[in-house]
Amino acid sequence: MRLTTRGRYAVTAMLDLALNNECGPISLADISHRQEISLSYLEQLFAKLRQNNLVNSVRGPGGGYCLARSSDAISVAEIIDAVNESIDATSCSGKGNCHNGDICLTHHLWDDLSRQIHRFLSGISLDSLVHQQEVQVVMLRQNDQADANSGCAKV
Amino acid sequence: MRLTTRGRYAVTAMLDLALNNECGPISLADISHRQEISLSYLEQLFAKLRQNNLVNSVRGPGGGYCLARSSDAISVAEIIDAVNESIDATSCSGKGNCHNGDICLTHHLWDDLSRQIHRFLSGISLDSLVHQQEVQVVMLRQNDQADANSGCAKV
DNA sequence: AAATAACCTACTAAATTAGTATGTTATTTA
DNA sequence: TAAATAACATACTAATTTAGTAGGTTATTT
Repeated sequence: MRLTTRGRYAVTAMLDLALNNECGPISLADISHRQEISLSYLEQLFAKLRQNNLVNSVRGPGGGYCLARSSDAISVAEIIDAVNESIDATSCSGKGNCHNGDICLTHHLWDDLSRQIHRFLSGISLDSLVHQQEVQVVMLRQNDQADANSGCAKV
Repeated sequence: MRLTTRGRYAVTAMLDLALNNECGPISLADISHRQEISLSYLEQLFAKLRQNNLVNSVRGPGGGYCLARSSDAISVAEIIDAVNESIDATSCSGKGNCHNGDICLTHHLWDDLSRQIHRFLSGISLDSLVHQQEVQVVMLRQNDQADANSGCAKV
């Protein structure tokens, strides 16, 4: 089971995109600045997000990334799946060959857990995060701190 | 968030103990043999399980480990907590200082997820695993394969 | 033409996990 | 009482994964 900085960075960056969705393409440099994630690392993550049709890109000056769909049609589970291989908790990646080609004693437990986590994260859209009060508060603070504000009227 | 072989090994080993609970102390050598987990690695895990009062030990020949409580009073969550530091999914270990001393955009999301996972695993006792049909089937197969059967009448 | 920002690939560093090796100590059994 | 057993302890190595760096190329706008 993998749920590390990588998945968290991806969700954070996508949420940043969602929050600034009205402002046209958002450059990774902006996200890097606001969320304090290394630019090069973001580029690697966005390569995967793009391959999985979660974002569209615009090259050249003024370019950047936009959400490929509306924020209520993108779940947290999809984002994590895109950058992490999976959120599967079994040792056999669900194959069921964890003990000498058969399932191990605890295979079903981890399988159930994986499903549970996936269901939870699938039920949470970027849009629902955007409308959480805590997220709003954090975003306002971040915008205050970042002088390099694009001037786009925030929601 | 950590949920790796380590936690899985610990739960598997504890389940093995629960399944053989009637047979007196179970040696780590037996568990190592049945579950194909390195003996030395098991010793490290059981040191933690013992510190967390999940098992009692008996030294010397015929010794081994027993569950410290009845199997319906030991949850999977407790076992994982004992060997992994935690199953917390936040980057700040729940401290809430993930972004410049304040919470990050997605803090609450990971916090909720952690709680969700913990609730799920807390609700599953060793005893409930013992009585799952799949577990019974796997155990029977393992006992067939292992000639080094202690001769204890299995449940 | 210059600047910008996506796009691409290979590499390094850090952290963590998994596993090994080598003992010591307590307890039972012959 | 000696030998065998199995817990207990610690230090080390190997493997894997994550996180981050470096150094480019390509497309597009100004």
